[in-house]
Amino acid sequence: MRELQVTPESATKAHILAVAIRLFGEHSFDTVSLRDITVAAKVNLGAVNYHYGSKLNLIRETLKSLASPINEKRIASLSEYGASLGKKRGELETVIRLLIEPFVRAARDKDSLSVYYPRLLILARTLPAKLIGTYTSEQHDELARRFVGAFRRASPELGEAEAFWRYDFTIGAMLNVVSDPYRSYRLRRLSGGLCDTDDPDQIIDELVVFLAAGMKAHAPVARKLQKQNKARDVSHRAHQAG
Amino acid sequence: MRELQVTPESATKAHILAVAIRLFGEHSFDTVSLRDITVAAKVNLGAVNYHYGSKLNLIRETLKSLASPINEKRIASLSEYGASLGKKRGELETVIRLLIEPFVRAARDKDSLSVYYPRLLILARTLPAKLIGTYTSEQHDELARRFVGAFRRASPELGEAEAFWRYDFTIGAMLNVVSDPYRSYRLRRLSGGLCDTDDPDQIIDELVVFLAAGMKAHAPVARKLQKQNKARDVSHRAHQAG
DNA sequence: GTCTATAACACGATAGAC
DNA sequence: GTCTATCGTGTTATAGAC
Repeated sequence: MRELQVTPESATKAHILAVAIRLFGEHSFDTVSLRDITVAAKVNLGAVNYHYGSKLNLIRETLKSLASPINEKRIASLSEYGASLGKKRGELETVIRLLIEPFVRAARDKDSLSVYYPRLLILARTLPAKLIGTYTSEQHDELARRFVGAFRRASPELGEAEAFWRYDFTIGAMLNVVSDPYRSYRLRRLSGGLCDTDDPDQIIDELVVFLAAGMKAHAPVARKLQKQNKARDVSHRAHQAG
Repeated sequence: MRELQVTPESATKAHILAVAIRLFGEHSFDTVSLRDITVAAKVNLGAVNYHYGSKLNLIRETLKSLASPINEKRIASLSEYGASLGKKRGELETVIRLLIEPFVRAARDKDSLSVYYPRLLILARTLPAKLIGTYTSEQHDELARRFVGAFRRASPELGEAEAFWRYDFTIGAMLNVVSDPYRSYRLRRLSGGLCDTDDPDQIIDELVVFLAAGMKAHAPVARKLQKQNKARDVSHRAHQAG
């Protein structure tokens, strides 16, 4: 495994982080103790508190170190794409690809610790926000706003509410397909090998086609309007009958 | 809150299960101790081990009690729909609705403990399969096979691999939109209130339109074929050049 | 069936020698 | 910076009185 890029600091510090990512990713935050980490990393128990202060802070650092490069790439490539467009609308498929590609490739890069990111992200989202801090959610809010804007630019008939709903669906579909519990190969097993969930190209192609079609769908008839109409029909009929 | 339906057995046993679901759902399996549960349920500590044997078994029972009614409803309504069709293909939108509606309604029924199901399901999927048992995954495999079949019946141009991919995307989108960390209202906040994530009707309508469009999309050009063609083009050009 | 007491153990964090 | 020893707390599970 490639080690993470680190400032000079300490080799021990970086090593602890790498082992923590692996163990947290293979199990979960609560089931992995600092003892498990220090034993696996072959450092002493005190080191983790010396370098990271607390277990909670170590958890935060693992998330940050995995999320940042992916999200920075997404934002940078979207900015670049937006600037290159000039007055053109842009292509929906391209925008979707800029959102999902860095994530899916990171999740399937077997030589990198980033394979553990989807699982850790899901785990982190199950923890109370007060514990895990606001860093991740703030970064994702920013991401959502930018990409929702780009979706609507590429697809002007897309309403604002629809764009938000569908951004959420997009994240869910992407997260679900790459977050197979470690080596369970849920989808691959289920499909009799038809779906190769190890191949990022295949995942990305399947996602882009599916999501772009969903994004382009006509908005559902507003439910409130339906209810109002139904109510009016009823009172109308009642009025006629009376 | 409505209590769960239980066989005579014991009121204490059912009460423990209800409190366990609520606490596990609001926090997580690891952070909630048996003490927390027995204190909140106002029963003594021994009772939980007496009735459920172990914490792990209690966790399994919470999942079973939430998953079963939803999945049984899905299977029953799909069978019924299939039988009613005779030789007709069926409508894709209807099949999607039969899959997502029981889940989304359960997840948004504020008078029922089933509101905690999405969160518990996500938590359960992060646990090693050996721990949590095969019950949930077997039930979901069965569900997947049936609905993938129904998707393809309603949409004969849908390939088998595509149907499996898109079933997985469907589950992900559905799970993500209803699994807002407890009361964080991620999507609602982000959209400035445009998306009402409390309203099951709105969620279902948005999902059905999005997912049906995705399901109907043309399959992506097979990646392997692309690679082969690219390779052939290169060798072709090389041959011509040579 | 219910409750109390406790066994047996793991945890995070820290103090202090080196 | 590194390591060891240990403190204080919380855990599951169980044994046994009622």
